[in-house]
Amino acid sequence: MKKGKDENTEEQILEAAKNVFQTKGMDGARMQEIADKAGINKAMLHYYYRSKQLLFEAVFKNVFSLLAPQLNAILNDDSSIEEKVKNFTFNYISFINKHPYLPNFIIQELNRNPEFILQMKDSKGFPNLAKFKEQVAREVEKGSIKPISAEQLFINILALNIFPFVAKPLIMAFSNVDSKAYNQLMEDRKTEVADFIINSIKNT
Amino acid sequence: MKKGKDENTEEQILEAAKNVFQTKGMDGARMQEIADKAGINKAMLHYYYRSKQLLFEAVFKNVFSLLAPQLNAILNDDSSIEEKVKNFTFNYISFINKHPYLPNFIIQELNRNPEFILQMKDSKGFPNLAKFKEQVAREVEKGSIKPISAEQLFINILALNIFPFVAKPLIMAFSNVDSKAYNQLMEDRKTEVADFIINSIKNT
DNA sequence: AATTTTGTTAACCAAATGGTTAAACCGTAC
DNA sequence: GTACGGTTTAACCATTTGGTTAACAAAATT
Repeated sequence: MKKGKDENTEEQILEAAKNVFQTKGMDGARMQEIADKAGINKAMLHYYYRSKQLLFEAVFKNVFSLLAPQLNAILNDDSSIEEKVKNFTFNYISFINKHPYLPNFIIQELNRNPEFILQMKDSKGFPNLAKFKEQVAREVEKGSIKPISAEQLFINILALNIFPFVAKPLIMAFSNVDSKAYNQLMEDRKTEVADFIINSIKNT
Repeated sequence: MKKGKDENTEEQILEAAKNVFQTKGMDGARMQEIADKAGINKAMLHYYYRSKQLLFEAVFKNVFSLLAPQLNAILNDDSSIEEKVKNFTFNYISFINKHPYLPNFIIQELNRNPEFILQMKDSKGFPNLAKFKEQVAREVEKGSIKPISAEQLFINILALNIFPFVAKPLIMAFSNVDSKAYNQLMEDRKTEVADFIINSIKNT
């Protein structure tokens, strides 16, 4: 058996599929384009993944598994909330630079088919608020941060970090900046967003 | 001429198209489905709008024209920044309840085709930061708010208000809440978000 | 009333698309 | 070397899809 080549083909398909699905979405993606990008015959896609739907699901799970650890960094780490906010905010931009299409892809496809995330909720490592909730309650009681629900704080952290990338075309148009200036804005946010959040919740 | 029916048909097509395009996106939308929803023959779509692309552009402009005034409320109104933040945050939820698919539609389609917004930038009423920039600079100098660039503040306001709706499936999964609890979270944000922002920027 | 213009439909068309199949290929074991 | 297994391809297929056409209906124009 040419085992080496086997796995290679399957991997090449997944890479090409990630590329195409993330930029075009499920509906906009074409099996032929994926095959071309992978440098193989279209029939191979079906040989390894059966159908477009199953190939898409393989891609989605793979991509989602990149995002989950990022979120767990803020939910399940042991550092203080202030530290978490600083670290997450700082790291997230580098992460996005490596995977620029990821957040929009996840959001777009989950809105197209919201039931899809249910399949993933069971899997180990799926982000979960339980521990974070306790921590927020503790720090609120201790008085180191102002009263806020863990849910709202988590939403705010995600919003301030993720939204600017998802809405890049809008922001560029409204702010009337070019790609370079936009990148500078994002670079500035590495520290500004954390300050913005901490300013808001820290007790003085 | 059956004028009444004319305009009615054209209007019915646009309504049906808004419905289908907003929920399915350009790639996922089907001309036949739009025709069915409008209760007319598929050929009429082409009679009135020539092609799928042109019908889509008509829809996009129409939808975008709903969003623009919302943003101008925060950019070009004469009230103080604090008032603007409170008003915008409070009003935006009601707006979204009326147009639940709007933010995701705009973001999704602009990411699919970022050049598309250029066509719209010229049109009158397109949101513009100029006035808001002056106001922020003035209030910073006056000392009523902490130093922050107008761009970053604007991004933060948009992010905190829009993101929770765009990422609804994600938030529901992570927070492990049902639709009812999610709606309650959003309802709470009507005031919480404004407080969060003002807490962060207000000088004490 | 006759004619022209506009609105509407059913039937049709060509291209694209996801998917299938049968044969060829090729490394390995016998 | 040849038979066997998984791998790969070219050709093919059925369906979907955006778009067109020709004929018809209803107003508007004369």
